[in-house]
Amino acid sequence: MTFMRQTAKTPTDFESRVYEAAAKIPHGSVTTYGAIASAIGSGSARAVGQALRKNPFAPEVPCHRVVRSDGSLGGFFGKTSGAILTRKRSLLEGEGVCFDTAGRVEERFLKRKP
DNA sequence: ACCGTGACGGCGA
DNA sequence: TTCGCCGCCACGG
Repeated sequence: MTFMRQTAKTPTDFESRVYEAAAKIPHGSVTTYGAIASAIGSGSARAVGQALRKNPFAPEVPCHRVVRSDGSLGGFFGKTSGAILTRKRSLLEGEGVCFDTAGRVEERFLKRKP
C-alpha cells in the first residue's frame, strides 16, 4: 500500500491488516471496530482500536469512518472524548453521514457485515 | 516471559 | 434504554 511509508515505527503484521481494511471503507460510509476485527480474522475489536489509536497514516487511512458497534463515535486521535470528537463527527457529516438525536450514526450508513 | 492498558462489544440488571 | 461488569487480544514496559 502506498500509505505504508516509513514513519515512526514499522507496523506489525496485525496493524498492517487493520490499516488496509480501514482504507477500503468507501467515502460516505462507516464501519465498526468489530467489523474490521472479523474481516481480518481477529476476535477482538478492542485490538483493532488499539491499532487505529496511533494510526500513523492519517488521513490516508480514514480512521474517522470507524465507529462503535452501537453507532456512537468511539475515539479519534487517541482521545475518547472532547472537542476532537466533534471534529470526527464533522468529517463524517461532510461526507454525507447523518446522526440521530442521541449523536449516533444512523444505521443505514453502517457496514457491519461485509 | 509476565502484566497492565485500552479509539471495543455483548449481556445482565 | 442506559449502566456496569467482564471477556476479548495485541502492544509495550
